[in-house]
Amino acid sequence: MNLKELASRLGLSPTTVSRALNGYPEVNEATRERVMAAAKRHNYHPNTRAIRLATGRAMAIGHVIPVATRHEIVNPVFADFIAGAGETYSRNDYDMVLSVVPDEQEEAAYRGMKSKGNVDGVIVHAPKMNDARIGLLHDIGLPFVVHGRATGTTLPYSWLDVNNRRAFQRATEFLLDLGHTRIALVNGLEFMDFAIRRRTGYIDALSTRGIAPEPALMSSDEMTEIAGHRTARRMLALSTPPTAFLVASMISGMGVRRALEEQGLQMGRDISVIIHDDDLSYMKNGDDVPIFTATRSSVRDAGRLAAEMLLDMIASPGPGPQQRLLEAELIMGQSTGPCLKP
Amino acid sequence: MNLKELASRLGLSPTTVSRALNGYPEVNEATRERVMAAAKRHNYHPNTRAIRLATGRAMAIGHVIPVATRHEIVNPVFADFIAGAGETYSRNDYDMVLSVVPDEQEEAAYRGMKSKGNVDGVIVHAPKMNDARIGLLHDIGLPFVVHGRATGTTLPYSWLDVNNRRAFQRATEFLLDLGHTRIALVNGLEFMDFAIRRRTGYIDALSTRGIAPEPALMSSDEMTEIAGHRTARRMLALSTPPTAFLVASMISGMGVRRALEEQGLQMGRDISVIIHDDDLSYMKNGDDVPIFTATRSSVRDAGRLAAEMLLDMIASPGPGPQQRLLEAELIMGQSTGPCLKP
DNA sequence: AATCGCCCTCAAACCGCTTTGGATGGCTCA
DNA sequence: TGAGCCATCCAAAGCGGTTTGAGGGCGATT
Repeated sequence: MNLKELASRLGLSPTTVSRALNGYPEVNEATRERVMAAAKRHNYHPNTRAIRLATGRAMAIGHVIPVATRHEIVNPVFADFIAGAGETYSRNDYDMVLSVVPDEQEEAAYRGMKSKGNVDGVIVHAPKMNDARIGLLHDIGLPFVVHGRATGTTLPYSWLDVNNRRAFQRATEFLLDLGHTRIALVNGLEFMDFAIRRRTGYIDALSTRGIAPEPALMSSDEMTEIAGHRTARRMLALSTPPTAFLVASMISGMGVRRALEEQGLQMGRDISVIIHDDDLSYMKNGDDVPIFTATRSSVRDAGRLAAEMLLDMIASPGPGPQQRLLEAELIMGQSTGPCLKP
Repeated sequence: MNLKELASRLGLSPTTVSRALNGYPEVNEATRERVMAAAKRHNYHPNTRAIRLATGRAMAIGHVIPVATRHEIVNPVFADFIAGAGETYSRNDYDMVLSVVPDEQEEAAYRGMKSKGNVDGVIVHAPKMNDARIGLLHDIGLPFVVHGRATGTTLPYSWLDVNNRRAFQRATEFLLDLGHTRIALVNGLEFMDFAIRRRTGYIDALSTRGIAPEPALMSSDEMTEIAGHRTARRMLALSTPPTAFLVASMISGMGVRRALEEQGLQMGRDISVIIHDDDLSYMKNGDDVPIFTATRSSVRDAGRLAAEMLLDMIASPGPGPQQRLLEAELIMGQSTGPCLKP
């Protein structure tokens, strides 16, 4: 069942039927209802391929996922971000197209999307310092929103980010207020922009209280259970080990906890831990009472909002770049307590 | 730069240029090279939207992700499956379109994909018993491959699955061989087909050795850290607690481990644990030495293979449904040891 | 009664590609 | 020499919608 056939059954022209269905004003209200009814009765859905060609719009948003042989950075939070963004797309009749490419082909993937015209815009994930993708997308003229920010980029661009610096600053202050001074930072990889900002927040808080950051207490690694465990284990073996840990993710945090338990240390009593909680649906930080004290910000909400921002930009390309900074909340769990050591 | 313009620059007709680029035989080899060179020089990429309309093929595969308000089942393994499938699609110039919909709209989503024609086929995730989606897709005539199987379905259909029954049977036998008789099963939700099969394997192994399965040692819940912890904690409180745990996933396993450590039990020495390891890239079971003894099967490979199967079916729709059963390997970690209790 | 204007509808062009069904010309072969 | 045959290329008709520009019908105005 296509437009032409539906039109002929109704004794109308395709033009009128098309207009009736798309809510154009120049069609009689009675006619419109007749058309609508017939469309429903015959289960007519316009062919997406034809609409796309005719309108020149892809009605789809692209997400490029570079799959590295070495690091696997996006994965854990990625699923939830996608779920959030996907909800927005569905509500707006957009498709979400994922492109999984080897990371050295990432640039080609963006160029391809532009020239093949299968998306109207893209979301950029996991920005690094001086991220080359921003300049690239700017040049080829593909609308985009960055999830995060890219320090060092001078071009204006649209982004949605969590205030990572502030979150880690507050968390550090909270630990300082509990009397901790030897606070370890178990950070993500520091070529990732968010990791740099978190580190800055941590250092700022320490400096304000006149505490010099200690390199032995600062680490940067992948945010996996294994790496978290390895790092915490190493730091606990120091001659004067930390009394508190500030950890980049729920998953790293589980590794840290394992290392603590191996040493017979109980979180919240013997040692304090604060993690960053992306509020992942499959990795909840406790049921009612949070396990970890945490800086929390839902990455799923971020997905929803970033997608809305992008669709908005596509719908009305007028105004310049949009930006939005979300604040993480500091939630109290059972993993923090006053410092016992003098 | 489009086909017509490229053709006119070359002094050829669009027909010839199209044929030259698509490798048809009725064009002079010299002409073809000239066309190819010009295409590259002008950075010509055919417009996807036009190709799709003209050929009637979407060159895209759909994945419907139902987002439930209650359970969040697919998420953890989903990201890796998608990454695997995505690699296959990229290699074959297919797009992957994800559709995130409230689970009560799942049927509508499949129907929409068919009638809107934006995909050539779909992958069905997380089949349940008597899964209604199989009949539905069969009826509307959209090619599909199921990741897993659906017990109770009589229609023939294509699937790719891990031999879950056998994996859990072997794991149970392994524990029995170590002298364990009180083996706990920490299963996934048992309306999921794979969970039923795992349970069957577990029970079969016990029965063969003349051991009656004990309801108090069998649980079924979401595969989260929280749920794993809760279940293990409950079972450890039994008057005669289990000496071994068979756990449905890496994440549940981490919850189980937490419960064990709370009781001061050390895995591999005081108590044995076997998990199922989907070989998730962000949740590795140890670096070189596996932490957990595990039944392992890469869900990423499964994604790759399922996608290949589907593309193959679309390319040559002749033969009937394809099926493929992968075997999980039993890998030795540090979490199992001989039973100490009499 | 003629004119104007408004409401509604339609024919046809267009989006950019594929594909069918010729057309052209040179070459072989009887 | 002329028929037949390839090899090569092209014009035009789709694919299934949207959109432009024009026109018919009819009540209101003069």
